[in-house]
Amino acid sequence: MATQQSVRHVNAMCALNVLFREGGMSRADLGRVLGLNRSTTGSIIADLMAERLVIEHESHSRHPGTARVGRPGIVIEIDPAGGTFIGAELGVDRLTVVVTDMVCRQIVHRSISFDAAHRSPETGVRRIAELIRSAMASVADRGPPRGLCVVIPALVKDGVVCNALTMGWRDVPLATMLRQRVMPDLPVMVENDANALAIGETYRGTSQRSDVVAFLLIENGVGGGITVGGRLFRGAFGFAGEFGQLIVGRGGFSGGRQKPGHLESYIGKDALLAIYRRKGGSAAATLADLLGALQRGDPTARMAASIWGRALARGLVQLIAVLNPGLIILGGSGAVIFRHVAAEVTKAVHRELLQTYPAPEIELSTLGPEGAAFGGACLIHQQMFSIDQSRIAQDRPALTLLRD
Amino acid sequence: MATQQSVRHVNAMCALNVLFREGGMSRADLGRVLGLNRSTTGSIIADLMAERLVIEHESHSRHPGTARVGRPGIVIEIDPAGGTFIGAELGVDRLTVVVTDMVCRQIVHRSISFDAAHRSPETGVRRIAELIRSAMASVADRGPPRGLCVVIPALVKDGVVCNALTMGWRDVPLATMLRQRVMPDLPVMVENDANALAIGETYRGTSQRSDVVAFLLIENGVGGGITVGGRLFRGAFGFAGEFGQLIVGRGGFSGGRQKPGHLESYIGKDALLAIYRRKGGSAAATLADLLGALQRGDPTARMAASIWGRALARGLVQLIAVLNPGLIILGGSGAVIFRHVAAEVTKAVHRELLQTYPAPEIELSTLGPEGAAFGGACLIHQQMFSIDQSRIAQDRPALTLLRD
DNA sequence: GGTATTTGTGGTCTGTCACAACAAAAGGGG
DNA sequence: CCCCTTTTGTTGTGACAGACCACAAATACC
Repeated sequence: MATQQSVRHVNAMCALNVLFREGGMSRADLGRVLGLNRSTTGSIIADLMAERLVIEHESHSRHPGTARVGRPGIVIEIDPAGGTFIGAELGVDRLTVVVTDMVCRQIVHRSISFDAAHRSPETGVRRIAELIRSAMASVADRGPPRGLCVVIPALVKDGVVCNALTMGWRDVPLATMLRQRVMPDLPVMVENDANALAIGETYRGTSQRSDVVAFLLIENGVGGGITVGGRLFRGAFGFAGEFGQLIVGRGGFSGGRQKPGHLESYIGKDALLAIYRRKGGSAAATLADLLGALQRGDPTARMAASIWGRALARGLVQLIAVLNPGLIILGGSGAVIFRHVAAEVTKAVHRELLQTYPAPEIELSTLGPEGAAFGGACLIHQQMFSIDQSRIAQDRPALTLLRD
Repeated sequence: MATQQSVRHVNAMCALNVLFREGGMSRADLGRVLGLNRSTTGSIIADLMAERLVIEHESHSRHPGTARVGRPGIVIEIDPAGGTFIGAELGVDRLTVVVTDMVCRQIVHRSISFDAAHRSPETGVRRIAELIRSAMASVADRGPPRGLCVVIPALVKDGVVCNALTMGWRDVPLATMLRQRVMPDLPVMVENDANALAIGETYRGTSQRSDVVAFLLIENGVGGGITVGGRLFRGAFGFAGEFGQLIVGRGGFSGGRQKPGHLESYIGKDALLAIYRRKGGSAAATLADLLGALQRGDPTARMAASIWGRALARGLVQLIAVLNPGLIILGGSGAVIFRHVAAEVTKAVHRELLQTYPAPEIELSTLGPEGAAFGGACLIHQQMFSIDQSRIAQDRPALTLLRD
């Protein structure tokens, strides 16, 4: 059910979002953007200031270019020191923690190596909790921590790691374990790494460019995430966007670890190097070696990249036919090859689609190696800055049951 | 921006939905379901009655089983004669019109043959407008028409038919043409046939069973629709769910009309019969012949169905990996074969997915040949019974642009 | 310095929901 | 049959939030 409080909640969240997107502005400007009265806007701002979410900008000097006649307004902005968001990645070979401030700028980044495959979940939780506590201590002056999101390369549901293939963990209640070890009342969530990266990308502005964005994460395994209107699309059970399972052929290159035919056994990092070796590349070649060879114009490397690109294109066509995204972002350490075959891949994708079908743009991710942890922090940020649907209409069961 | 009127709108729509789903009930019961006060509920009902959307049930006699102590309530229900919804299908070989009442029961169904491929769009519009007007006239006592949705097997965007491959129409502004010919102020929308069928299925209760449902339409071509929370998922450009474009191999069976490798050239009706012929079936065999042979246990027919099923399974795996639906509905005249290979298909799908990955249920559509037109009517109904997001927060651009 | 313009704030009005009170309409027990 | 209990629908009052108006304050422009 909706009440007057729902109205206030919606308008407060809209105000926060406008301030986050547009930066600081006066109450009057904000009111105009929101379509609300000046006095109402003032009341909303008073509430938000009480929650330490926004603050009056100290210096009244505004930019010279924006000089206007009349009494100048007091610039209101998101309080950068109003709190912090913590993202942590429990990766296959390292632990990473990123802390962002209220406007989602990264203010701390720590990373240590950690061999998850040969360690117990308990050890992992202990080590990452230590890292989180130390990072939090170093930014205590930036306001209270507002939430923690732990990101892991695994199928995740309701805070429980169902199946982390790459590290052999199953049914680990990560959220509960971390809640106890970090801070009693801190909201904790657990998320799949590709999903977190997808959200991290939306905070780079991708969702401004297209309503539906697909993110493809290429490491040894291949995962993915889908955002719709800047929010994660999770599917019926929370596992949408598992692009590694797309079928692109009958075999693959990555030995026995992955299912034959699956996209990840064609374009994962292992697979890429296997292609290179099969075409005559050195048996000890690394990804860096292959990249170097590509830059030199080495024909063997080019051929390997071409084969990789063809498989990628086949996978992309599948997800395009289903989702019709406006933008596809490629991320993960295996994605760099795309730079060398972008034209071929784009062409192959167009060839397979119907003539009038709108093909998406395909781009490389701009997030660094700490992108997943950053995306985790963004997820908490998004939650805090979003309209809580349960405060508007608790049950929204899509009506639509036909009676006889 | 949200105002008090937004609150009323949300609560009024919630009330309508509860009445639609649960049938009639007293104001007091409705208030309990909605979590609203009795007096508030009464006020909302008064508004809805003024709009002719709901009505007090005439007979005060309630069902004997539901007898309760205390003053009996007056049963409030959706007014069945409060208006009609019109769905029309402009198919390849026939025109169909379905009119439903306020609770989405089909009250009229008319169909005439029409060879769209050899007729101009103008003729098609004229003929279907006649059919619509005559159907409307026959149900004038059921209340005013509330909207019209025309459904067509084509890529549709903003009321314009971009590309109707099967009838050779391109860039036809169908909505505008119909608005002029049917009724001046009637809301008119145009929708893809598979999308309409998907919504028709949600009105059979599918969205109650799973939040994400994929609908696969199998005629000569193969299309599809996706519903999320009972509403259509359209993708960035409105063309999501074009499952016919999924790649499942390198060739196909359906001659040159469709792209090689695409799902529709493997499992479309033409393709199915081509498989049957190639395996030794009669050159003149129809779908009915093949079905008969299957029922007799004819091994040639079984083999053809098996091949068809394998291609279908490959396509389903693709969309499952992307969407993670909880339910897949197969519809269209080509879908009937599924009944004979259901077990094989399910098994093949499970084999290709990761072990812990939740596979969806796969079922046949229960909608008849007028299903698409019915779905069109449901779309209008859904629009009328839905919360209008623009009345809560006009701009919801997913916040999320990271400033530097 | 005076005027025009804009801002922030306080007061009042209106729409919506919550709550309390009450008459009306039923069942149940004596 | 009468009275008590329970439930319903309606009405009146208060709380909350946004709209509108008025006013002091602060600036630009002449």
